[in-house]
Amino acid sequence: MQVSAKVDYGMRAMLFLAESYQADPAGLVKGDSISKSQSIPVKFLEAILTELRHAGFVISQRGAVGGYRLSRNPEKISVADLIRVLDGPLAAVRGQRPENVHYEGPAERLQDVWVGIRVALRNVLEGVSLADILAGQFGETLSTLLAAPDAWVSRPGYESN
Amino acid sequence: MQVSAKVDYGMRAMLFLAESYQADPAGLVKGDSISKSQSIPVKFLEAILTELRHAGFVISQRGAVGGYRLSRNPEKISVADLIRVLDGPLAAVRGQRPENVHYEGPAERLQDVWVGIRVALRNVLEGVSLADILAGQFGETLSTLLAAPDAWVSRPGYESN
DNA sequence: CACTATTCCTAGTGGGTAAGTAGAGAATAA
DNA sequence: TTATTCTCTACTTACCCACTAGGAATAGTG
Repeated sequence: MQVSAKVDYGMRAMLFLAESYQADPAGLVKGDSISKSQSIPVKFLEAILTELRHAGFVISQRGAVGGYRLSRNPEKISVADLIRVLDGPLAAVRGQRPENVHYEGPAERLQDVWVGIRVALRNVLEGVSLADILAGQFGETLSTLLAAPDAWVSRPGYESN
Repeated sequence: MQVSAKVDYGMRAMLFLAESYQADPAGLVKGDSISKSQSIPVKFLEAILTELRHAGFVISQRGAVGGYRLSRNPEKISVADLIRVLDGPLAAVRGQRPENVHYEGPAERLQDVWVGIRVALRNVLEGVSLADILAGQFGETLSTLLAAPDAWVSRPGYESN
């Protein structure tokens, strides 16, 4: 259950573009400027933005006044969208989708657990847009989760490795 | 958001042991028998069971009548417990815990999203025990998630890579 | 005791992939 | 024409997952 560097960088780059979009939807932002302000390796960032462009979330322009911008309103781009583009399915078991795994004997219903975590992730990630993150205002699902008393505390005791 | 082979195998092995525990709590199960019935590579399984023993979830005995068994009732072992032992924290961002990452500028509140998915995962995985999976009877949290109309269907459209 | 069956420990190996790099090429505008 | 920026292909590096090998330790059996 790791968020990869690619997704982390991608999210931050998109948030940077989203902020610029809200100031001027047509304005272009240079890769170099994203890279510097968010401390992301330039060439790696370029690769990520190209993937996001292929997926239709980003528009780019080359040349002296070139740069990148969002293809649509930040409200219309969810975290789930971006993770799926950059990392594939939200939840997978040994490379397979949860509904495709099959277990024998006592493990038969284990599949339900994997399907459950997929739904749980969807509920959170499909409901949060770039605009939500910029504003720091989240919908009910995420707000409720963040209100958990120990949301910001790690579980103790198992770092004994 | 991948469930690793290690966790998948580990869960299945533990479910096998749990079933045996419910028949006879003191009965020992041989690694070979788990390996064969669940199609898990023997030596890999041994390594996994050793980790689980170090964490206190499994008890083993060597020798001719040796084998493995659970150290406690299957109701007292959650999926979250096992994932933490075998794979580390439920949610991590580039190897760091969600509460430890820090973002600048427009990405500042991105941290909330990662914390949110950690809570979401906890809510599901800490509430499901080995006994629950054997019985196929889950608590309210997971049951609600599984009742989602499209729980068993993958999201279309983004396999265009 | 010998013998067998099992887990335990140390130490690998191979392949894949994540993360990042390099550099030439193509578009754009002044 | 030239400077600037993105685009594409290829490459590298290093790590880690999944899995394997082989012997040592342990426990029961006759």
